[in-house]
Amino acid sequence: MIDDHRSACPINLSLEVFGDKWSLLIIRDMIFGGKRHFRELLRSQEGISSNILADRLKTLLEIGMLTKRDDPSHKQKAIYSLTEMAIALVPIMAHLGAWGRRYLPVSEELSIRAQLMEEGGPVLWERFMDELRAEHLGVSRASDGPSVRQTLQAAYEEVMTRKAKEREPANAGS
Amino acid sequence: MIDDHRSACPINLSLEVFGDKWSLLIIRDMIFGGKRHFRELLRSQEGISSNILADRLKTLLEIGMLTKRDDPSHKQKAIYSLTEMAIALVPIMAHLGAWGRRYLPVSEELSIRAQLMEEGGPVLWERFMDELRAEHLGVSRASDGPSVRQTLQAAYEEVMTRKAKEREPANAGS
DNA sequence: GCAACTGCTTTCAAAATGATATCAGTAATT
DNA sequence: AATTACTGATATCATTTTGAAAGCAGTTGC
Repeated sequence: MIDDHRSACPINLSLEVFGDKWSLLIIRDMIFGGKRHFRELLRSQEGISSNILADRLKTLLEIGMLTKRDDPSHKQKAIYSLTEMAIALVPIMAHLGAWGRRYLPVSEELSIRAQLMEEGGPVLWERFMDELRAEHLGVSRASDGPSVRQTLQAAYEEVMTRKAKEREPANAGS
Repeated sequence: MIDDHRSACPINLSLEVFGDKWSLLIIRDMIFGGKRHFRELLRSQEGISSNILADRLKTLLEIGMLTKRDDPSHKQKAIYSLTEMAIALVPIMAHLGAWGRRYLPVSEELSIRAQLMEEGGPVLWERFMDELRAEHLGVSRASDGPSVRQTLQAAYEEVMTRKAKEREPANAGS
C-alpha cells in the first residue's frame, strides 16, 4: 500500500486525517479533558458510540497520532497517549475554538476554555504543550503552579457554579 | 428548528461546519485558487463530484460561509463569494498547512504555498485576509505590489518548472 | 459470590457518499 | 444558421459509512 491519497496537498492530507466528525473530538477530550481510557472517552459531551470510538482509536493509532499501552493497575485497561503529532494540534484547537466562539452559537460554559486559550495566546499554548509532553511522552518538565488544564477546568467549573446560582436565586428553603 | 447540535462546544460546532472531507477544500480553492464558479471548483485537485459539490455549496450558503450572486457576464453563471466568517479561516488554513507539511507525506509543489504562509506568519495572513475582503466583500484596499495569492501562485509555478527541468535534463534534441 | 466495570465486537437499519449520466438554457465558433 | 462547448446543477443507483443497541469474556472491588 503506497498511498491512496486524493492529493498530496497538506490541507487535503490533514483533512484525510481528521476531516470527520469524531477524530478531533477524541483528541480534544484527551487534551482538555485528560481522558486516557476507552470508557472515559465514551462519556463525551457528544455521545460517541462504542463501535465508532473503537474504529477511530484504531485509525488514530495507525496514523501515529496516538499510542496505546497496558495499564499496570488493571489487566483490562488500556492507556492511550498522545504523540507529538497530536500535541502539535494544540494551536489549531485554540484557533478552532476562537473561530467557533466568534461565529457559532456556543454556550458560555463550554467556551470559557476556548476564551482563556485565546487570551493566553501562543505562550500559554506552549506551556500547555509542554505539560502534555510530560504527561504523555514522559518528558520531564519544571512544574510551577497549577497546570494549564487545571486552570481551564477551574474556570469551567466557576461558570457552571455561577450559572447554577443564577437559575435558583435564594430559594434554598423552598 | 432551534438547534440539533450535539453540543455547544466551540470545537464541536466548528467540526459540525467543516468536519467533513470536502467543505474546507472548497474554501481552500476559493482562498488560494481564487475560484468563484461551480465549474472551476469542480476541477479540484481531488476530483469532487458535482452532486457533492452542489450539496456542500448549499450547506455553506446556509451556514453563512458563502454568498452567491449572478454573474453579469453570463446568464447561467453564478459567482460565489467568501464571507468574513470564511475569510477568518485563513489562520486555521495556515496552521493546518504547517501541521500537514510537518507530519504528513506532502509533495513539494503542493506545499510550497503552505511553507510561504508559515514563514510569512500572522502579518502575511492579515494582508491576505485584507485582499480577500477586497475581492469578496468589496472592501476597498490600498494595494501595493503583487497580491499574496499571486506570490504564492508564482512560487508554486516556479517549483513546477524546476521539477519539470529536473525530470528531463538537457535532452531537448532527443 | 456477585455486581460493576474493562475494552471492545456484532448486528442491522439508516444515512451519506460518490461515479456517471443527464438536462435545459446560454454562449462562442464556424 | 448550425454546431459545439459550457453553464450550474439533478437524477439514479450502488457502495460505503454511520450509529444505536445489545452483547461478551474476562477483571476487579466489595
